[in-house]
Amino acid sequence: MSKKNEYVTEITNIEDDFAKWYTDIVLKAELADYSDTKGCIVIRPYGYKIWENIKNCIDKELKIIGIENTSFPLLIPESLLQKEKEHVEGFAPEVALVTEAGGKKLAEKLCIRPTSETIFMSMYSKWLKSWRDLPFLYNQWCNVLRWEKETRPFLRSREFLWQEGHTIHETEKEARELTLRILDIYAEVIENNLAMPVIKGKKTEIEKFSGAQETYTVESLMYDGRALQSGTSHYFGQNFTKPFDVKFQNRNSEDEYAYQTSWGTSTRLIGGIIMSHGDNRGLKLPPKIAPIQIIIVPISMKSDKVIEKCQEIYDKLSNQFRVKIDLRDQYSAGYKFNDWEMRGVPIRIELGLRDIENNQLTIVRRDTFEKFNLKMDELLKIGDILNKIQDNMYNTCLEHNMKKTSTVTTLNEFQEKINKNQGYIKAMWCGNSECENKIREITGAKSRCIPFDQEKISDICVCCGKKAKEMVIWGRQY
RNA sequence: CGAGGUGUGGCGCAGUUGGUAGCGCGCGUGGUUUGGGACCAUGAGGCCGCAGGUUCGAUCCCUGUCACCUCGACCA
Repeated sequence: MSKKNEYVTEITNIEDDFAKWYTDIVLKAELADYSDTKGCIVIRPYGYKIWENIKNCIDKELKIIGIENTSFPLLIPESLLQKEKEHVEGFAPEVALVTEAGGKKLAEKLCIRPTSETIFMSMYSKWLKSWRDLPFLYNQWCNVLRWEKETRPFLRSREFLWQEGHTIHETEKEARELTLRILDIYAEVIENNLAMPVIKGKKTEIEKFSGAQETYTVESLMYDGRALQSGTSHYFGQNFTKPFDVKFQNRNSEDEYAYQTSWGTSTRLIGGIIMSHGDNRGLKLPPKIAPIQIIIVPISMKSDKVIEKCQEIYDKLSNQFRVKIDLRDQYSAGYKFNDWEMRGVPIRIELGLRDIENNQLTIVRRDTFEKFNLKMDELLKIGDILNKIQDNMYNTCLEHNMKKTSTVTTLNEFQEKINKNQGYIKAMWCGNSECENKIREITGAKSRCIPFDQEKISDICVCCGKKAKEMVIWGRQY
């Protein structure tokens, strides 16, 4: 028995080597695999279903506020990308260019989109005439390419899937409101569906998106204490609409440049789920986005009675839940228990002759490993259990985040906490970029955001000691 | 791109002081099993990351290169 426990999991221990643990899960749970193209992963069906579920949650919310989906080209003429100065400078190092096609050199090189602000603005300038046309509220679900040097599945790959929304508005006020409305949607979806607590806030000058006036972010904290930027929403003002000539005749019959926003979330969220919830048994998926919410494991594949009963339960559950019966006959029940736990399925139903005799099911929760019986006629209570798991996962994560959050007033304290992987560091800041850079140099931590929920920790900047402007959350990041 | 590490069946590893390879897991087949990773029998699968060089002969030595991992710098 004790011998078996030694290889109860083939996954690296989460405390020993978090990075290895992470890739073990990605590969063994069959979420993704490395491809022949460096930095580009294959998202396997199980992983892709998670993405589809996330996508559905976000897409539904976007549609409620009137966002429409569209599809823009993968290739962007180089000249277009260069129209906004800060934007080019930010993205140039990681843009891939198509220089040749059909056996001939191209007259103008084509960029493979790293993001699509430029081509959206170019089209918007064509389509926009009057204030009556506004707003344009478009989004696309697509892939983008950024030539990263270091890559990790889901967290940083060269090609990744995301949604990018691009809107233009008649007034600054309306655009600013939309920027924040989107941030709220991201926060709600990530908290309610992915069970990951987030901190909403604004990026500092240094951290904001190339070309934006303001960048807002939802930050989440991973199990190992590193932060993950889980979604961003940008307000551009007229930074792009001027160079791209996106103008309209306003209500006073004057020419005016439109006010722009853009915002995105990516498959990086899958990495976030893994690193927020996973444990030594493997992946742990929040019920709301789990591809399989309930796995039915028949005990004794030889008994027709058992198989029939499993099928009966499946039929009762499958119109309300995502259910699967594991009918593989080459594996023992014990193997299947471990296998589905590793794959993160929230609820397991075990069903054997013993259960049939007692007219009951055996239920096991992935989050707590709690094992209990449910009478056959209470079957639909399983919905409540899924909800409990969802809530428990969120609360567990929130508790962990609080444990991993420190408040500091000196750089020494700051550095000490960072060295211990202490997650979020709250500290006062004077608002000066020099201090921000200095903090990064000394501690290795970057500013995550200036949170909307401010706390006054002290009167002075943690770095320079001058008057503090606001509280900033700092941390190491993915 | 800086520092370090690793490349040998699908995975994890041995190994050959230079004579073209072995183990465990997994996989196929047949059978017995199935309430926490079952067992027996039998079988398939590798130009030893790639390219040069040295050598009668290279998986092993030399040079280069590529990929992957970790830590930094950069980004979603």
